[in-house]
Amino acid sequence: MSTVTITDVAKHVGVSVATISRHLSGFTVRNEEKIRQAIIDLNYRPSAAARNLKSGRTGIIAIVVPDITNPFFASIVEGAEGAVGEDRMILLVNTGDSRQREEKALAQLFGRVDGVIMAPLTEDEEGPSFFSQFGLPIVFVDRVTQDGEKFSTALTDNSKGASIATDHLISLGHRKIAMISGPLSTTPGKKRADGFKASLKESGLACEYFVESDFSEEGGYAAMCALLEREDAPTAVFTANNLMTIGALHALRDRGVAVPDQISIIGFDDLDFAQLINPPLTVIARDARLQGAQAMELMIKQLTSGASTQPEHSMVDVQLIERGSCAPPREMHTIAFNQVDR
Amino acid sequence: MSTVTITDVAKHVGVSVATISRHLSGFTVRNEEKIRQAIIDLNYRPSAAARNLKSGRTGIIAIVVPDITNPFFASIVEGAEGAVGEDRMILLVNTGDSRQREEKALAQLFGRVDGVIMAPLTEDEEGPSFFSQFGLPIVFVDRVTQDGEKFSTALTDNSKGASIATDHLISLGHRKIAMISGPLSTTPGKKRADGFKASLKESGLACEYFVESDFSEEGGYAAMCALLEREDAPTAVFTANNLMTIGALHALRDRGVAVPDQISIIGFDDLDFAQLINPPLTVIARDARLQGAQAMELMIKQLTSGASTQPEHSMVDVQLIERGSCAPPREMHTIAFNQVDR
DNA sequence: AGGTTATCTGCAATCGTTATCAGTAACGAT
DNA sequence: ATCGTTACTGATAACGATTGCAGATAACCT
Repeated sequence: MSTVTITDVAKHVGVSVATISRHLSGFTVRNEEKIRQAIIDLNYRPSAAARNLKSGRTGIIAIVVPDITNPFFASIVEGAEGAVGEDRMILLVNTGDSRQREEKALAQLFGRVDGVIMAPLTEDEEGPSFFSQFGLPIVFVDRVTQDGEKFSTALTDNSKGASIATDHLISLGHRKIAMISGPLSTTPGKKRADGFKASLKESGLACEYFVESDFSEEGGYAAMCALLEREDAPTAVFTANNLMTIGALHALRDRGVAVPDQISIIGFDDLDFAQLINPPLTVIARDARLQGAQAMELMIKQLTSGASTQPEHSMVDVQLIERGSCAPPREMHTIAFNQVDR
Repeated sequence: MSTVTITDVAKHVGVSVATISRHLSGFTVRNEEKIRQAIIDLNYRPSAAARNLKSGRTGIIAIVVPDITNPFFASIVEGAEGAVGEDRMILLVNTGDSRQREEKALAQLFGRVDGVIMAPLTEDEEGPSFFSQFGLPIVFVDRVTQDGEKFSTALTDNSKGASIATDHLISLGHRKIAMISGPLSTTPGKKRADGFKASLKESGLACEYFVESDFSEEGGYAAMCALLEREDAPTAVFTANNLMTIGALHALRDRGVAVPDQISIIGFDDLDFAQLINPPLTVIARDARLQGAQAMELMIKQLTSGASTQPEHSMVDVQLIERGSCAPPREMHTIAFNQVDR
């Protein structure tokens, strides 16, 4: 059967369990070869549970994300997975955008894992003290909570990305620029909105087309519809994440609005198929895989160097990728021409 | 600190550890309220490791997939996650298409999890006995191994899906039909190729444009390029999974080949953005989330009803979704017309 | 009050492994 | 022969929780 313990191996070889244990931990012992053979013959596997109990560590790092089907989070997980190393594994928790599941998961995680890499649902989690007294090393990835400063973080330069996107639209001549924003209760939602607003302000434009949505495809669709229904519709839109970009594109397609002729669109986060759609999509891109890897590195650093170390912060850069979904606004063509001509 | 044990709680209340343990397990005990309070005051969390050791179960189910960034596997994981229930969690292992990592992961999993839901890399794993003597309940999802019959499986009707796709192209009048296939060493690779070939044969067509690729975007790209370079190029192509479809589309776009005017394309597995590309993509779709959920249900059934039960098999259905990427072949228009007219 | 259940309690063994500690054997040096 | 050193070994006590057992307490009846 499958319940062969270290004692069985010891008996089989004729030594004490201590010797087997030492062999397993890499010490040199007398009957090396016999032991090796017995382990194979009996098909012995050390009990992870017993080891955990003795050592207090599990060799497992949890990674908690709101939605694994979001390609961005999938890449984060992949990056973290790649950086986890030989002797550790990843426990994935998909909270499905549910606060309840997030809480429950966190409670269950305790004792099962050595640390938690986490993209919290919102910034206002359970009072500021919750994570501080959680008792497990935490690294925040992509998003932080209120008291996020006290923990290591692996973030993106969100406001910079949003500014680049907005400035790009402005430089094309757009004045009526919309943003389909994520929830302002989340880090990327807030920071990207900040960047957008800052860029508008710097160019002396008012923020008149700002819609707060929810980072989902449906939300992006609804927000885009709302924008199109306004009398004085915007000539350009910046969508704050990949899913909402997809939703917005669906809305534009359903309404028969031509991109970029009637409206320009730029999204935050690149899409695998951005070049396949018509026109190819202009985006703000970042290396999500790298970001996931950085989160894992921060976690491992924390685990290996004791809990006493200072929190560290990493930041992946953003980049404008121009494709074809942004163009000067229609009624601006002459103006734009004049400007160039001047 | 965070190392408060059941003993501490017992001392604090003034009862024995047994009483605390019983309270935790739901028995009625005398000092119910005091205990509850002490647990909160001391911030006591039962040690999962100790429980595992005693009970022999961990409450964790592993799910092993080749590539979590593949939206299909992400959906599988999401579906499984949704069906896992209150008292269990998911441990994700991303093998990154590496056999080595797969083996190592499997070895490490032992003792850490109660069961493994697995999409193996290929069908010829480590000799037929490996999984049989693995000692942990296994459910195969999407793919099986040689001795897969002995285990529960949650699969798709791959050959049927491939047949539907092929028949669709044939019924449109195509005669020079290509398939960009997945590795024949994998279950879906083989079954989809079988379905394709069977349909061709049934219609009296020879299988002349068959390319075995690797289920990756790059592979799909290369395969499509190879097909286009042939003197007598096909008029239609069936791509055997989502990633290769994307790759093939990229190739067609780069070469300036018009879809569906110059070539028709149909893919296996729907894509989130299938309607956004031009023309919208015709696909064979299935409910991957359901498939993941079914895998989890089979696993839970196996765990709750003892290992003695017979393996069960579930199968999710496939469905043709016609959009716009398939049309009659150019040189076939008249022939097709004649056929209809006859 | 006494007797009989019905509940609840504490003691101690147990899960499989590792760490500690006190030993034993081998060997060369004295 | 004795000693010191090195290199290994076995018995045993943890780690933190659960559970069978026997004893204690309470509850209930006559």
